[in-house]
Amino acid sequence: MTPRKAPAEAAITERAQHFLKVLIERYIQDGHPVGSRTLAKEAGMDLSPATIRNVMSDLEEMGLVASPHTSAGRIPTASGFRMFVDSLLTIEPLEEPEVAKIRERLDVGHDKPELLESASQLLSGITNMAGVVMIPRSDPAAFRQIEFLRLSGKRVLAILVTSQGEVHNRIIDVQRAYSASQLEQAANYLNAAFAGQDVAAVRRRLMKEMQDTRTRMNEIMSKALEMAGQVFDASGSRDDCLIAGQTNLMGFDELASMQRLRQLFDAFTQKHEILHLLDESMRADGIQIFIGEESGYAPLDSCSLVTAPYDVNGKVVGVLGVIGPTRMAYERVIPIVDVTAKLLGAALKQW
Amino acid sequence: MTPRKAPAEAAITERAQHFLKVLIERYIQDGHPVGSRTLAKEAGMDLSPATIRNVMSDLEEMGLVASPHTSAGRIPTASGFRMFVDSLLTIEPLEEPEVAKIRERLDVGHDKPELLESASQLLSGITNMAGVVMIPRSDPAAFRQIEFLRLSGKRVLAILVTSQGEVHNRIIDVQRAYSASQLEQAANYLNAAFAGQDVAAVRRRLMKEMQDTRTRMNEIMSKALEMAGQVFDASGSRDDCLIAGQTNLMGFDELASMQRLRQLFDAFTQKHEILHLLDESMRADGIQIFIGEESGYAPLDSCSLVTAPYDVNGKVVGVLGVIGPTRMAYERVIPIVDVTAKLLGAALKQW
DNA sequence: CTTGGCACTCATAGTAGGAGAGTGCTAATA
DNA sequence: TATTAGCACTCTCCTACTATGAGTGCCAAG
Repeated sequence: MTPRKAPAEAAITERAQHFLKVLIERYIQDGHPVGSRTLAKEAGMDLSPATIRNVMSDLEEMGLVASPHTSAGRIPTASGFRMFVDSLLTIEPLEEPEVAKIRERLDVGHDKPELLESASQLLSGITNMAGVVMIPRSDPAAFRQIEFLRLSGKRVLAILVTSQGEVHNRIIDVQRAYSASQLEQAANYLNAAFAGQDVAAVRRRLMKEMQDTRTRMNEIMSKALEMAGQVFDASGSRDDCLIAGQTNLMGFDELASMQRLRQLFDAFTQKHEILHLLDESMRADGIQIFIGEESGYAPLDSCSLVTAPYDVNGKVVGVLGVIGPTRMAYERVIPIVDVTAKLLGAALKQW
Repeated sequence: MTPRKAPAEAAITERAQHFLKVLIERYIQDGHPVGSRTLAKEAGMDLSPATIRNVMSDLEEMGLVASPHTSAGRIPTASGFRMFVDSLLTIEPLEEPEVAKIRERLDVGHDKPELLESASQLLSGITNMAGVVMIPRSDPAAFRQIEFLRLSGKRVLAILVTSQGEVHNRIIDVQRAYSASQLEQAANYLNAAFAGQDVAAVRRRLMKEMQDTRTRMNEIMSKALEMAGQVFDASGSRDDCLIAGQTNLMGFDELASMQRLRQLFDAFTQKHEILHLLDESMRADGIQIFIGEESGYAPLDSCSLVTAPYDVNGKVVGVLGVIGPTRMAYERVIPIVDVTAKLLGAALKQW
């Protein structure tokens, strides 16, 4: 669960950990650096600020907290947060009414993409941050049915249905004009011969057969095959994700600089790197958290990303999560992401 | 071309107009209020600042310029800009190399949506503002072909092809299980009977026929019909638009306030109101410009929107445009939008 | 009608001072 | 040895004050 280990350093005392915890909780609450005075009161144990200061000094040496300047309190570093979420955080599962609310808002889906969209909006709405849902990669789908339709002149519309019932279509430019019956013949042939087969297999067999018998339909078939290849390659790798509530992030003043913000939003529209992160966290099983620079992706430097994979019938098909400022209420966000992932998985079963 | 008329007021002298023009040009250049001193130098005519001040006073009275505070120069108001674009602006058409560049970047499109996307990116890239393209509403399309595909149990996948070669598909839940041949039969019937007809006509006729003859396929047909209805209704009214380069707007300091910016970006994700504006400007023929509050839509208060409808074979099918700060280089943006609209229309012919 | 002159108004930048918060260090304490 | 009180010190932040400069409006003279 830890992408990067915290530097080993001198062992950290139980007490120091406790202070770190309290400090972070306080910092998460109101975003200001926390001083020894405040911490002394907050921490419960009856210790003077001076003692706290000593401990803080240790924590700073370990790289878990830092001070913005001499006379501000301490703020947690990324490693500080790391330790916090890894071993200090106590998350209690969501209350049933809350779970119910999520389930309810997820059940309205009329459509697979609609469902995913609503999931990402749900995440963003409930956390007041940005929600992100990666579109499930369908399995290496099998060929099911193909249909050709003559458009104007030498253009043919190919409609391909996969075993999952997804429909893809593409316009094919062909060398010569085919008649409707010729096209039907080609489709019939393909449908009869290859239905239910893996696309790679179809491709192999068709290649061979075309060499052997020089089928009359050569051209159109090879184009169709090409299309099928693209479609399946695409549905395998053309990952995409839905991001919602991005504007929520404009409310946090740690992200208030235009420069940062612009980078962040550019990242959202490009999606590319975000996808990469999501993809990465699909391999892990369970909640993943990227804190600040840990993501290794500059625009997310002062953000954290909490993700959870979601599975349909035991098979992980995608990831969802929440993007917000490093200073986010992890103990709230984590169970929300967790539950949403489970519920989305369940809701996806019907498609 | 003028949504709101400038208040009539006292007639404006030739000279005053000239000053207004120079002032606005200057203001567009560097965004600072323009003082009488600067204007005196810039304007060419040999007049002292004091004279200019008198003129400015008149312009202010007419509501064409305003002063942010006592000792700043003047900035143009929305009405000022209005007069500027309506009668003061001299736009010379784009140079051929520039046109060529646009054409080139538009020609790569592989796909209709891809083409539209590239158009909006083109607009944003070339102007450094936000580009927006409204997706063309297809004509009241005709029915062409339908195909039913049995999925698990009582679910049927209906695939509908319109006369334009668009493919729509939807899963239909039916009351009882139909066999593949039953489905085929239904499809054959529909295809044979209704191909090429307007969907409204199909619906009417089918309704009647179903009452008369109690076709066995009643259920599935009516559902298919329902779907077709939805599809056609949708493609008629489910307008959508593509917005690109939104983050460009973060660079302008007149939009730098988080509040404004957030409103603006929310507007972009909701699209709703933007669409309404675009729709409005589709009715007009030719370039439309909404300046500042003229749009009547708060988030766009300090923005301007320059739009042009684009047509395919003489029929207007959509609108595209650019959104930027009120202080934009209209004389550059207008021809760009104009040309892009023409080229997009041309490029769309092939689909 | 145009112009120079002049008093006036503001935003902006810079400076200075004080308050408040928090620190590190040291020496005393339990 | 761990804790604490005390103290000097360092920052940030806020306020008040003061130019400075740009630009205006108005008036009276050309």
